[in-house]
Amino acid sequence: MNKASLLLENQLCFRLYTASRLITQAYHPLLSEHGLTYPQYLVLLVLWERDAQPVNDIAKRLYLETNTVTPLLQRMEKEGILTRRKGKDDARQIIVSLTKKGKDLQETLCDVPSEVGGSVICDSVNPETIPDLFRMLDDMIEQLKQQ
Amino acid sequence: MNKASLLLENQLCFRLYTASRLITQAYHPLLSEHGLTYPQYLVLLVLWERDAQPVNDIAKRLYLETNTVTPLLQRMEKEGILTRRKGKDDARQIIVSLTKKGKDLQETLCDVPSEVGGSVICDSVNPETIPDLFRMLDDMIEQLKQQ
DNA sequence: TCGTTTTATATCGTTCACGATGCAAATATA
DNA sequence: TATATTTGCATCGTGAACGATATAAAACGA
Repeated sequence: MNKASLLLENQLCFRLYTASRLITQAYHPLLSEHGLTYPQYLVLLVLWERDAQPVNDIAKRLYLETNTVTPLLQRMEKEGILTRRKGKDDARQIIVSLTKKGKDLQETLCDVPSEVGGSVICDSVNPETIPDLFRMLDDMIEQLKQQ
Repeated sequence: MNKASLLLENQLCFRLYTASRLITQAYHPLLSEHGLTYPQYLVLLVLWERDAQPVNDIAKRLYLETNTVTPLLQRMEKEGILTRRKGKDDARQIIVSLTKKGKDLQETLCDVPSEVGGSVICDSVNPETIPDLFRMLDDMIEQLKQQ
């Protein structure tokens, strides 16, 4: 039996899982101040780039299922950040649009990425190496998506 | 306002979050076959390395809080994978130990890492570059842990 | 056109994550 | 030694994730 492969130290997935959770925690104080969670912030990023999208487009963009996104959007609607209304051409779709409050949050949160970004800069992760890190993560995501 | 920083494409955290979820999904069929979830598998990795640890040591090793780990361990106890008994020298501690079933799972699951590992190998992520990726993630985790 | 299949979204149940809080045992301090 | 503080674990509430399933609208095929 190959026990070395079963060491926590040798697990890529555990590193990604931990890094993801710890960065999300770094976002937490900056977002909760405005009543937002990290996945809700991701939805805002998507809608700031293009407003009025069907649920499915948002879900695909975030690599999530609609059964994750739907309740998330329902909570955001209750907070008055966005609206959900039936599509005109396709009555199955729900078109998600930002309210004024949702649009205004872009201005409010525009410094969040740089604030959090600064906290991950270290010896091996810096402006010079981040493109490599991005490429590796993008390639992995692309690879895993196709399975 | 710096809108570029608010593009999904520029977010390191989103990449980590997505990569983490997609790899975890790659583990899913291999683990659920044996009634395990990914976090439960992580607990097993920790206990296979050293059996009979207090809840706190397991939590620290996984960078999780005890309020996440406790229910997880309770579920695993109900499945007969481990036992939880009070510590002798310190009655506050709960010592977690593997049952035979828990120990036997090591043999059963020893090929899981290589099976999943193969599915992330791609152009930019390969045996040559993985040490760099590990170093970057480890540095980030170390950095974020201290905040 | 009518029945079948596909698509878009929602609902439900289970398992994390995690902040907040509670409680008992151990430790520190007066 | 009596009291205060810290430590280790548990409970509770909320919000994701996600598999399984449901439902209605659209598209397709006979």
